[in-house]
Amino acid sequence: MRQSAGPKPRVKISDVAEALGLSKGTVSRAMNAYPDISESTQLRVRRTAERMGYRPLSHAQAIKTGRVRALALVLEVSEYDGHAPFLTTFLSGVTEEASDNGWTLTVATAGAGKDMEETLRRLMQERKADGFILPRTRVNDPRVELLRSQHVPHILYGRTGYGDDFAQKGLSWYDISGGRAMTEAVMHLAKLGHTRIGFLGSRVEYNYALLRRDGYLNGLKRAGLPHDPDLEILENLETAEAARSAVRLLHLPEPPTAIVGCTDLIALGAYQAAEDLGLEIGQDLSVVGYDGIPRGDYVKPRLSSFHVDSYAAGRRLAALLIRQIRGENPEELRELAPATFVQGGSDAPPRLSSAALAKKVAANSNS
Amino acid sequence: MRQSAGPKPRVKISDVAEALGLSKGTVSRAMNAYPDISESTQLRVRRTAERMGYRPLSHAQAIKTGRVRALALVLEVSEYDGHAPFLTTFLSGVTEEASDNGWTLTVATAGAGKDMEETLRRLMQERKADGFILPRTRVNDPRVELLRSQHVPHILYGRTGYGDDFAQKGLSWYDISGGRAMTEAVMHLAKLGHTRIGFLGSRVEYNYALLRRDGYLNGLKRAGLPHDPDLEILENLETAEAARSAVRLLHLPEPPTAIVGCTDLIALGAYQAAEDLGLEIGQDLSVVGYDGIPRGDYVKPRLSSFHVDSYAAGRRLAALLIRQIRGENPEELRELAPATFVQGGSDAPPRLSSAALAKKVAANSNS
DNA sequence: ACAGTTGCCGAAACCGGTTTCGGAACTCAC
DNA sequence: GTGAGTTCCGAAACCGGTTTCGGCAACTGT
Repeated sequence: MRQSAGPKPRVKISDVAEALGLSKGTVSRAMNAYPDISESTQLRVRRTAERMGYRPLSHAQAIKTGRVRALALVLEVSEYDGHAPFLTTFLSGVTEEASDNGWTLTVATAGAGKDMEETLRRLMQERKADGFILPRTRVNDPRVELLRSQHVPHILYGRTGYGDDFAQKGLSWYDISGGRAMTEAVMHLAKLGHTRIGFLGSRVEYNYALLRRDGYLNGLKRAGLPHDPDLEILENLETAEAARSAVRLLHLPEPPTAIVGCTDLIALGAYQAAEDLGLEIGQDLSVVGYDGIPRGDYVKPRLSSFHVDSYAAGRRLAALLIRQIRGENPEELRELAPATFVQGGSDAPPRLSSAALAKKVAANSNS
Repeated sequence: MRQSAGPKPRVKISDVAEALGLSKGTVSRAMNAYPDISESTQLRVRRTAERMGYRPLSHAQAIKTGRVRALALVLEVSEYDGHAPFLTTFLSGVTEEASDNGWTLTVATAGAGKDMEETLRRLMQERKADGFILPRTRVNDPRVELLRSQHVPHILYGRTGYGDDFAQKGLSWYDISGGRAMTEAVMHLAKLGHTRIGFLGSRVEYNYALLRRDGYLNGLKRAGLPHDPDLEILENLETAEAARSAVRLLHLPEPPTAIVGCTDLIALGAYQAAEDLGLEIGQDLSVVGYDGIPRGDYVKPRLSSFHVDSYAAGRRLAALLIRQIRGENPEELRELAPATFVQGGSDAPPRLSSAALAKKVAANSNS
């Protein structure tokens, strides 16, 4: 029987009102803690609502309040998505924080550019969410312009406008200081005895790439090392490309004995280069990465890297965004968290001098 | 000025009605293709609605229709989540298909057990979605019971009730035939000359684990090989555990010269075992996996594996679920897709006989 | 020419909540 | 005992859509 009976009948606000002998308006105000409802009534209402299993329909509330109690996350999908490994934990963070506040998360995906704009527009127009989380911020981010122009609350995972304070005006963000991590990486390697420390950066289109490069420069300065432009190659995207860049660095007359990678994927490019050139990671060449991706734990030796707490990032982003939606000043909703260094086996005192390394590279390349 | 101005004023249905000199009821029926509105009027309404940028508020519609035009995906988060690598592409599939139909996706995460039940309940009660996608089905899946008892539409990514047709009654699902893949794997290895083919299964709590094990048995039968219970070890969870299992298999008096892994992570356990025992993958030991995870491409030799099209899976699941919500018979909304074998370097004719392999293992173990 | 259909649309109720407004009952001071 | 406040709640409007119902005009058949 009851083939297409559909879901069970819900208990609605009028049911609660009737059960209590109150008007539904009163019940509503009691549930929302209006001051003109007595303490005792509020308690009474909440208790029976709880007992009857009443939960307001968020979309029924939304029609009047304009709030759907939902956050939106629009993921940019590209062929190679370096964020994939963290996605689950990141989502956990966001959804758990949202859930704790009685909110939910709607997720969408979009390619870059026009597609992204359309997707955002659609979600905004249908008001599927009260605010947006924007990951992977660019130096010049059209998503921010769009949301800002429509006055829709939003928060960035990462900063934008690269150092331009004006660009950050009125913006909320949560970021992990990749710059500081890069500085620490350089100082750490310098302390181990390295004097020629290379840097493999990633696409400067992304804001983090520039901040981390600044961090590298800052590290050199604090370690008292000169900045040799030959030792840095930016604009890397993924491992294979980074591998070619690393080969170029190692073919220099005075090659680096240590390489700092802007991301783990890039750092693993150095692994590949080392293998191609017959070098031993952690001995002939030290490498430090950033992100803490799982694959870094499965290479030999383990990649020393700065780990990012994606779960915490998700939680904080959701929490800050909700506060913004509730009316707090966006500019005061900013947080900068550190990444934590996790020692692997890829960094050590240099076994060879730069000159000796150059010879080894040359020898292995001829064969 | 305009500090907390909020989003721009939306164009609502009454605006469209007014612009056309029609009543809003008529506009609504025209937008929803009611037959009692003339073709010409329908066109006129749609065009001006389009021109004015009118898009109905899904939650305003929901209040009357009960449909929010949203799908829900509740991810089960465990310490080790094997699905993580595919999540982005899977999400792309789901959201793109949903988006093409004017739907959206709300995502939640939950641990197993009580937490999962609570999360599902909450989403159902608040009616945040019209239907649910359930990934990672178990043989005995409490989520299915829950949703079924509440008569909420849902579709499984994978099957449940392991072979029990009754358990599948009234259920929609999309699955990829891991069983068939395992059969093919065994037959492929047998054709290469292997006669001792081991199987590393995963937790039989999950439905796919049993189906794949059936596929393994079926492969043996079709290849005319005897089933030796010693050659299979089930209940593996992740790589380290699978590695120990593989070591056990290789220490048998007549060890397998080839191992089929129920998942790539498990197959990679065989890699680890081979390394520990001084064996060469693809020479001393052939390995075939299933999933097509990225890490399989970064080991040497590349892991031969059956690749799963997560994007397509996401799309189909969303499409089927939407059809179910629209009233189609759940039992007719089922699809079984094949995985495609991608040749790596981990499978080859056996270099050693089982006996010779046993000797090599023994020799290397003593050292 | 007239009754019976049919095609097409307006009016109004409705969905499940929120919010405004006003008034009854109760205090308190004088 | 009366007027001015308070406290607390009910009544009703409202949010932006959907759906039911009924009626007008045009068409049909005889």
